[in-house]
Amino acid sequence: MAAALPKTYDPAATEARWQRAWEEAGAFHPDPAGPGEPFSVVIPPPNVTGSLHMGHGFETALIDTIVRFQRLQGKNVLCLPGTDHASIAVQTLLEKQLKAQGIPKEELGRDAFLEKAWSWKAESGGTIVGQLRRLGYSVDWQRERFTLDPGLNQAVVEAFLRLHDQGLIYRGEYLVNWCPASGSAVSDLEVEMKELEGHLWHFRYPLTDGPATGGSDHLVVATTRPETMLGDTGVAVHPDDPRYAALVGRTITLPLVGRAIPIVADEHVDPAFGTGCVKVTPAHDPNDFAIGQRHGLPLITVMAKDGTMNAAAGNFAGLDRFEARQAVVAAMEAGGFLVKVEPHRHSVPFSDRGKVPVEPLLSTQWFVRAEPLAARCREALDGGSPRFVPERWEKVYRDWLTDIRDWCISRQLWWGHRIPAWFVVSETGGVITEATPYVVARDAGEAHEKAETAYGEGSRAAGRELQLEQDPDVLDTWFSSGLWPFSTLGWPDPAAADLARWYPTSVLVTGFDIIFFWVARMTMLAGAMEPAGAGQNWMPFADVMIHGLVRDENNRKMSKSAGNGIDPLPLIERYGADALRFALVREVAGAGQDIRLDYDRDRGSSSTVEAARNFANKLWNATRFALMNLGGETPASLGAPDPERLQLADRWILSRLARVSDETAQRYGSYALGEAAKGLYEFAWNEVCDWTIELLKRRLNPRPAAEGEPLSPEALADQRTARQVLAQVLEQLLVLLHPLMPHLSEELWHGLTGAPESTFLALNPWPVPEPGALDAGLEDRFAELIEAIRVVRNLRAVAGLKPSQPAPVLFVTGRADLAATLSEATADITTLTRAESVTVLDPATAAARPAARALAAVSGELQVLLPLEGLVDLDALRARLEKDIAKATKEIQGLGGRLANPNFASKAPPEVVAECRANLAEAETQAALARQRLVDLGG
RNA sequence: GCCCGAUUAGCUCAGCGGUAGAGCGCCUGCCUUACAAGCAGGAUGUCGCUGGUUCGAAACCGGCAUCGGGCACCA
Repeated sequence: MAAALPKTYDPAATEARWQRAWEEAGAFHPDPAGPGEPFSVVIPPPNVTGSLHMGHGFETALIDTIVRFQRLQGKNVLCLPGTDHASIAVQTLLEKQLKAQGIPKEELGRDAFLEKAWSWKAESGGTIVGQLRRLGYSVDWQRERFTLDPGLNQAVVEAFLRLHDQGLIYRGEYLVNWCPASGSAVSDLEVEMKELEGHLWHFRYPLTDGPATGGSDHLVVATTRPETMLGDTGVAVHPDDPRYAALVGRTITLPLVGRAIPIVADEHVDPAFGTGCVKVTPAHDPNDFAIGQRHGLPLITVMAKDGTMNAAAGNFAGLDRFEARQAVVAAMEAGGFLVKVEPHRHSVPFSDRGKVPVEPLLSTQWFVRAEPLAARCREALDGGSPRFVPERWEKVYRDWLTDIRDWCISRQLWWGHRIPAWFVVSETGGVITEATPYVVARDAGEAHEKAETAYGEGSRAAGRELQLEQDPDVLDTWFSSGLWPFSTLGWPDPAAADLARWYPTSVLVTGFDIIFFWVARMTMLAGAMEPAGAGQNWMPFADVMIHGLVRDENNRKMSKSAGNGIDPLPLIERYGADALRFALVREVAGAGQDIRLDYDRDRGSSSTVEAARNFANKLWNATRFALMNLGGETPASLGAPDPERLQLADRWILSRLARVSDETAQRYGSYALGEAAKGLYEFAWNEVCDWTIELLKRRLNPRPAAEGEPLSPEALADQRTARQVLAQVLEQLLVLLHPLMPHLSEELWHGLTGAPESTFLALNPWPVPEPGALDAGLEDRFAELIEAIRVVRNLRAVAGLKPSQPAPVLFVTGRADLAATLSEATADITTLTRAESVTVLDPATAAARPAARALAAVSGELQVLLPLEGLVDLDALRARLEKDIAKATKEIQGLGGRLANPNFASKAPPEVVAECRANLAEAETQAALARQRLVDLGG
């Protein structure tokens, strides 16, 4: 760093330079055999669906702050980056692109489609990695992973096999959430309920055998989905409902279809809702499916997988499901079966991705038996593992693991991990049906061996040649993401060094929106795989830090579909990555659910980030000041100051530094990152810049006693002490700030220390405070000095003195210790208040002097006087004293009231009572002194 | 329906049992050779409402209100 630094910090070049230097030096590429306690984080892999928004920037800032801190603590830190293939999201996106070009994906074919997907991945993945680099992420890029990498695919296959062998994966025909838009099954979690204004249609279903004795000849059922009536196979009533008791066991004749279907009694029916009769469509509704199971009702599917009606729908075949709804209603009305239509608000399941209503549809899929896996996780949680931060998210996680439903893991998509199951199609006439036997294997060769063993002989006996076909479907993306903490470390290779060294990981940092999708899936799969070996701790992370979601300027959740994502790059370009990181982390202190970033979309500006940029600039200038005042020396060449030579201000800032260093380490270590950032901001700006640097200026630039004379040995020694203190404080401050502002701190640290380019602050040890540096009593004394200086400055402002105009300052106090502090700091007071002279008197001596016409203020037991003959504005003076009196009076009232309460003295802790008494005495003294000043002035 | 949050200065948020805080914004004065992206000084709040616990409540407990989120859903 050159001596003549520019006045403002320009982050762009600096940040790029250090990112390159770190990476080229392999600074964040740890050796599993390296020293230090292991600390590891796998980053939540962003989807390769385009680019990152501010939410990712936020998460990155959090994770990087944590891992950089741990590195400074001397740990052997691995932070592993990567991206996720996001099966359904990417496929949807690509299909949309193809559709725009008028190419159906079937025409393109699976292989060509996958080729396109891979090139998309290269592009999007590249963009994302570029963005992460630009933030200064201290991850190990040499260990970057993608969920479809061969190694990770091997993990997926292995996991599938093991789960299948344990009976935890099964295949079968069930009602699943079918997304007609993507043409695939989706899991329960990918379904979002939306409240919609719909209708409740009441249909008359005639009894097949005419009216019961004295009863009606029909039942009335109500439905929100008329088109499904074509698949009705029953009508249900509550078993205790007297209105229909006589009808149970009889049948009705389904209008439009003509099928006779039974009336069954089922507890599920709420007799108070509607007519108390429910049409039962087991193939198109989960509740009806359950009723159907209980009563042995047949399943009739009337809809095809693209959401149109199928042949079973008779005349309605070929119609889209929503067209069919209109048509069925019209037909029912025409047939006199429509009783009435009511407006009805109800929840409709929508597909997260497809943005269309999902269709409960009967289909053959693969499932993971979730309960045994969840049980293991609940048990671990009972033992406190993992530990959630903030704690309350633990309940959310636990609730989901309780009453969990099986997980549908097959997707009718192309982009993803192919299901490692081979159907022995020769057993079922060359086609795959629900009944086709299959083998699960690591590859085609193993599949053939297994099939040969199981079916070879039988086949040949039947004169058939064994014929295998791999399941065309892929696995739910979250199945591979669920293995991420160990698949990335080399599992299932038992000899993987990274796995041995860094599994389980230390902390997972993620948003509350994917606790179920991801966190729970990882713990469940890890519990089944035991990646560290049987009997070893399998829980994939010790801690789970859950953060809030970044909202846009209108307080809405950012999402791709809403198009309201804030791109971090323009903000980084404008303010610097460090400023953005600092701003984001500083906002998170409360760990609330929302992170609001104030952002002016039109101007591309943010006052929050701007404030952080200003802070960066402040640090830049503080270091600039140091470089101009250290006489060409470095912290190392200067060495530690001689304790004998330390002045009050020196001992104060060194004590504060030691305290802040401890506090900050404690905060970083417990994920209180926002508090760490706020604490450092205040310490650096207020205590280091506003007070320490201002106080050191005089000593750093000593004036000779007379013009032209050399500096005294005393002045030179003091100058050295001042340099030592400044250098030490600044160097350590940069270390403390490094996790939050890595580039700036690295740059300034090199400037300050002159360290070679190949040495990094990023790999430096956390500062160990000088023993005995902490001194609480001294900090209190110094706080009084600061207050005294403030009072003087305020008085000068009230008097309307020009800042450059010197004026005499007189302190009067009866407290010997305070008088001593003020006397010791006379030179400092002179500098900071432009004092012409500083005099400290005790009240007796002061009383003996002729009453000066002076501006006066009273703070505690300290009177501050500015004798300003001829200049004094008496009104301003009186006003100031009145203000002091009012303040003291208010305090006397409050404290007096408390002390007057006998219960307070008897029940409150003695130290609180004592403090209260002392404060009261002080306030009374203050009020008395101020009144006396008024009298002295003839007021 | 069940479960979580949130409600503090104009704005964004800390504080979680001992006399209300920060940043931004606002007002006054300063280009004081580190920094005008700055310096010094200043103003600003019945801490959502309401009961209770306590010597003492912004903080702890109960109720209410408003906003937000999650889970489950009755056709």
